[in-house]
Amino acid sequence: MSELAKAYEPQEVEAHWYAAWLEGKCFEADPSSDKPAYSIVIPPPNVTGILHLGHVLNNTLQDILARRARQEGKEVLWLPGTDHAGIATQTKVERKLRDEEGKGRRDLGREAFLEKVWDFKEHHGGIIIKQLKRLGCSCDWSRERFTMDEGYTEWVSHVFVELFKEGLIYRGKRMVNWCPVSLTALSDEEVIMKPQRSKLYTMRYELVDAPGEYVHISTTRPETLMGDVAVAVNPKDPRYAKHIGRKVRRPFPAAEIPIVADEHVDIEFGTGALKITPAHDKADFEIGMKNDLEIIDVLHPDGTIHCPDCPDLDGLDRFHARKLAAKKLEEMGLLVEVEEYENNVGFSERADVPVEPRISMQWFLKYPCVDEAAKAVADGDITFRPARWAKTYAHWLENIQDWCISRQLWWGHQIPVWYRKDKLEALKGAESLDMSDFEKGDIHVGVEPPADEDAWVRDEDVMDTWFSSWLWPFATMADVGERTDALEKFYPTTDLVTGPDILFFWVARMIMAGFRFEEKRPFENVYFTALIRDMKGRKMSKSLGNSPDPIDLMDKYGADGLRFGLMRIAPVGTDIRFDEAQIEEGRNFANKLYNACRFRQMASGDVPGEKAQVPKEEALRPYHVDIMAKLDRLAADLQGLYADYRFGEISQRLYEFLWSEFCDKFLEAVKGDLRDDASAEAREVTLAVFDATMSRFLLLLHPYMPHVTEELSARMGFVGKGEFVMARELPEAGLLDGVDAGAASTQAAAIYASAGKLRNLKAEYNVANRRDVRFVVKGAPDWLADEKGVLALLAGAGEIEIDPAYEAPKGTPAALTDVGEVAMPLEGLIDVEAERQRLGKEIEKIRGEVKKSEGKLGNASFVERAPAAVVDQEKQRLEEWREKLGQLEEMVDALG
RNA sequence: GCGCGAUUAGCUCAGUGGUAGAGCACAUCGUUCACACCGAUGGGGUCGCUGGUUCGAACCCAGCAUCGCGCACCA
Repeated sequence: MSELAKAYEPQEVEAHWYAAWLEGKCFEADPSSDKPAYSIVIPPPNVTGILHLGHVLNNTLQDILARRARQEGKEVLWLPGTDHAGIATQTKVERKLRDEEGKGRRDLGREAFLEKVWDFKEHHGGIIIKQLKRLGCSCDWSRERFTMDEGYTEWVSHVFVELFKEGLIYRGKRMVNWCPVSLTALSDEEVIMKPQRSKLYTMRYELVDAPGEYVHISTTRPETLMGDVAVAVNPKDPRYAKHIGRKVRRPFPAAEIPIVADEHVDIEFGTGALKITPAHDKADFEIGMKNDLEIIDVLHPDGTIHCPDCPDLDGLDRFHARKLAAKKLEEMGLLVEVEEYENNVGFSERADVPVEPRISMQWFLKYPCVDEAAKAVADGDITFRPARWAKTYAHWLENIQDWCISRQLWWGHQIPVWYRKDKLEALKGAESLDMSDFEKGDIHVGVEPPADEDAWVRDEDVMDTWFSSWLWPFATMADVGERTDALEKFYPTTDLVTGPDILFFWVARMIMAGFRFEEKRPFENVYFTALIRDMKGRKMSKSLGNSPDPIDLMDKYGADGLRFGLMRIAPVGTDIRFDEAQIEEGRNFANKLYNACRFRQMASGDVPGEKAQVPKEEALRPYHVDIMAKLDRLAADLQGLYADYRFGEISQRLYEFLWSEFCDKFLEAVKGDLRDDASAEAREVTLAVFDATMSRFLLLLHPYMPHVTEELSARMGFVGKGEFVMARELPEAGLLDGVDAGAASTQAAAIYASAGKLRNLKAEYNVANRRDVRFVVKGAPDWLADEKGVLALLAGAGEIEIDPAYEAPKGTPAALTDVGEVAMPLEGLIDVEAERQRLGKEIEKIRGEVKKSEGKLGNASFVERAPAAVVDQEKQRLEEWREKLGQLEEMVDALG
């Protein structure tokens, strides 16, 4: 610690140490190590994404776990990487292409477009990784993976083929969620229900056999009525019993459609009659199947109307068509009523537009190992924290639906399926191929293309991004069929840190894949992070602009400050309300730490070196023993807190130790030992205690604030040149093992508490800033004689006098402290009346306590039924209050 | 509709049966002092509401309210 800036400047220090750690290969995991393994796989961020606060929270937690595990003597692998993020990335590149070249992806063709995406990935792919490094993440970058690496891609194909052979993957025409903007199918998980203000239209269809008679039908989607093939009523509905089997007129295009009966129809809702549009509603589709109804698709994939028979609607956007269809109905006298109505509409997660239920040919997966996956969490083989997520998980698994894994995109893992060209031509497209064609040998499913590849055409679709992510814990460690050392050593992984929002998308699926392909759970513990909200409780989002850029925060407060600040506000299990002031606290904490070390350095002038030993017990003063005892307790408590993943509490304890205990109490108490006029011996002992305590505290703090702890450890000489604090293991022994700290700690506590009382007394008499105040102590314990200098220092007094026979002048202010009754004789400042009032207030307060306590002990039920220890404690408490009361009353008498 | 959380000082949060806490913010005072990214002192809470259990409830139970989340859904 040579040149001493007054304030800690994190920027350069952080960059320096990160580079040094990389240089020293501190993050690299050694699979051949004898140490027990600890591993985490990173939730791979979107390769072209940029860091947001959620990432910061998530990765700070992982870094803390990884660094702590290293300190605990584990061989740590924190495996990093990125995700190709199919829709998100493709959408970005398409937008760029449109903006810059005015072209769509089809104008370029598949190959040229994919080249563009790879190009984009090369340019933007490194950003988030750089940002994670800035944060201090101790990932093993030599093992960084990308979900579209060659080996990883092989895994995805291999898994597809395996599951296909097992009969779990099938191709079929089903009703899927269709995104009209991204032009692809989506899984159920990618659809978000949102309440919408819409209109409920009630219209009437005329009965064919009874002109002038109508059936009233309610709908929110009049634009699909061209696809109506029936009207359904509940068979139990007496109003419509006579209608079943008759026909009504569909207004446009004109057609006669039957009235069918179906239990699904809710008698209570609307008019009790439901229009059936099998092509555009899941429930309608099922009713259509049951009643063998025609399917009329009246929408193009992009959400525009496809209905050549209605030229005025054909080609219109679905929302415009809705209004126009209603208008047409009105003109035809068929619109009965329009009401305001709130309903839930499914939105595409990515494109944020209403999804369209649509029938199309897709690939589906019947999930493997569902029971095993459910059991693993139910039995505690995999632990969820907070535990309540286990219920959500179980519920999802119980109601699990087949997973639509095909996406009509280009960026991703192409489905490893080939169709015979001639067959395809005969059928005019793959849409008509079904599973029976596989039996006939017209479909090839394999990791490798068929031998006579030219005679085949590959399926154009790619797989859902999550179909690669679910293999992440093992596919990152070994290629298909390989048994690498890393896989043997580090799989199953230890902890997974992720957000509860991807419980279904990712966590649940990884568990199933882990059991299916590695026969083992993929991880032991899942820690679900909180969701970060803004001060108003709103979710952080780009569109709201309420999401601070973590890089800006690191520029302002340092990576350590950001990490620590965020950890301090991270509660267990609930959302975080983000407040920048908290991050500022993190920076202030780093500065406080820095200045504590700077003080030691200025006071001593020398470099302590790492051999700093705890001095012999005889040489220690109460403050020395006390601070080391507190450090030992902190170290022990942290162990339990880490075991329970109480990250917020750990940061609180670290903060409190350094600030309140070390700086405010210990350092202030021993300042006298470091002054020029202090004895060499006192100075030496105090410096040794400082070093022993601080060097170990830095070790404990390191996982939370890796950079500043590394910097200070080096500057103070706590680690040798070329060594790293991050590579150092936590010592098993405490600083004070074998020393009974009880008496010393009690004395120190008495001094600290008494000093507070005396400062308080000074403040009450407006002499807080006078340093020449004299205090006289009556009834002092013997040991006080040795420590009165410290008491004077802490209380800001000129002198502390011990005088058992002291008779204070009448009206002298005095306080009752843990070291006896202390008077503050101050000529000219004594106001007898004010002092009497002050003491009177205190007496009132204590009388209240006595009364309360007496009442409690007078309660027979309490004495009989409460545990003896509690009753004894209460008796003792009452005793103490009474004693204090007596002393205070004497003090009032002494006022005269 | 079903389920899950949350509700404690102005703010962010601890506190799971035995005297209501911390940090910030606020007020007053203070820089020859390691740190004003600081120090000292102080004010501030019927622990969302109503019942119940208990000698004793912020804590356990029931109901309600408000906010948030998840699942399902009636067009």
